[in-house]
Amino acid sequence: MSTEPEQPDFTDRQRAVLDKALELLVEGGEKALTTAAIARAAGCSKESLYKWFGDRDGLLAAIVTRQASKVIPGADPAANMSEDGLRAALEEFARNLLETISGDVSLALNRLAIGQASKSETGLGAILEKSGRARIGRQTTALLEKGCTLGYLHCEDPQEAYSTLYGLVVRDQHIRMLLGGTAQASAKDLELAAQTAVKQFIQLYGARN
Amino acid sequence: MSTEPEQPDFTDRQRAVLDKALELLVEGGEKALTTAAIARAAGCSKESLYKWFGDRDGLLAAIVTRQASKVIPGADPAANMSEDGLRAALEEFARNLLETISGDVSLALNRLAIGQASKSETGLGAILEKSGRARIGRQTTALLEKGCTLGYLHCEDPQEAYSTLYGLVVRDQHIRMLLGGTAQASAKDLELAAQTAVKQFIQLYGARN
DNA sequence: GATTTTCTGTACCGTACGGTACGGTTCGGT
DNA sequence: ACCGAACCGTACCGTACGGTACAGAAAATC
Repeated sequence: MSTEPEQPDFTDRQRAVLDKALELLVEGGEKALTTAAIARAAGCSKESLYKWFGDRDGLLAAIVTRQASKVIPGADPAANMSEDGLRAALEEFARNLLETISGDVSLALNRLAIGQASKSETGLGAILEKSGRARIGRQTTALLEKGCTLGYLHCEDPQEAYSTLYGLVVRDQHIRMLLGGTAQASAKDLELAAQTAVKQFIQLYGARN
Repeated sequence: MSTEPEQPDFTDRQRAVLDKALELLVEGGEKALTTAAIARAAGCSKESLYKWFGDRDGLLAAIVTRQASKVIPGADPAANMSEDGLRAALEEFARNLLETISGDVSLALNRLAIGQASKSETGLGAILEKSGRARIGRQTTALLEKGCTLGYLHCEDPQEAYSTLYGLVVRDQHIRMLLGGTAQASAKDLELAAQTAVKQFIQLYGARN
């Protein structure tokens, strides 16, 4: 974990292949993600797949890693922000989080990683976990710290506070969607859920109290 | 969904077979759950498996259904309870919930259902969902309503309140464990997490405010 | 333009698994 | 004692998939 031995950089061609494979995964689950199907869909040969990614597990890892590298940096926490600015930033975080986890791609990747979790130490879960945290967790934790130092929030442990915020936002929606139950509600409900979660979070960690 | 066409009651023998199969699933993931392996472990023939459960999907559904039928009723919400009694009940719920979702069996079943979610409308997810709600959700919602009518809680929608409580208790622990990252922390931490969650919940929904 | 590398397409191999068939055995009913 | 149902163990079949081999095309290098 110290030296980053792998070079997660691929050729343009290889990236295109991985994107095609992800497409297949999204619309057919892991069962549909056979090497033959990928080769056919991506217009390459199976031999090239094995040459580039080693074996099927390596291919899966490459798909996840590739997607994990697509993290968009997102807005920096403004140097000086108002209390309403903080609230707005938190609500945007909540909206982004809900949108992300309810997206087809996210669901497919999480299902894949969870399916592989019991066997084969390729550590897809770890990759997803890390990229997820990197995508939103880290910078939101920073946002919370900022809110603390500015006196808007009152939290002893930003990690803990972030975890609480996550729980208030996501509730049991993620597992519900992973299980295939409900297609995420409308954008209207999503907005409402985000506002409610942030209101509750501020009620818990707001400076007043 | 109206007439319950299936009879989820099995022979003692069949139940024993399903338990053995569940054992295999827990310690090897879905990959290890082949019909041959089940027959060998349970000391029955493949032909009997197919005779009893139809096909492999039916077998999986039977495993999940069987486990779902093992719900233990749990304590009734006492007719008249003190405010501390309510808090204690909520903490017990939180502890139970955390223990359950971090158990090997729960993780294995959830992984199985999530893996099947993208294909084959056997609806394992729906079964798990329903049994999970039945196990704790429903009666805890009743508990919350009781708390409302007794004036200890102040909530407009018990369902909403339950959902919030769930989020505060579980946070991102469930997805983390499903992804294979962390073995759930010690019983000490679990107790602490439960207390924290309930404290926060009461802070949000307590009558004072 | 010749040579070497990289790629595609297809064919192939071994294996593992879902599902079925069948002979032999146990066991309850009469 | 006989019969039939249920069942075990094993063998078997078809197929699907991971992985490899190979022949020819494309592209790159000189």
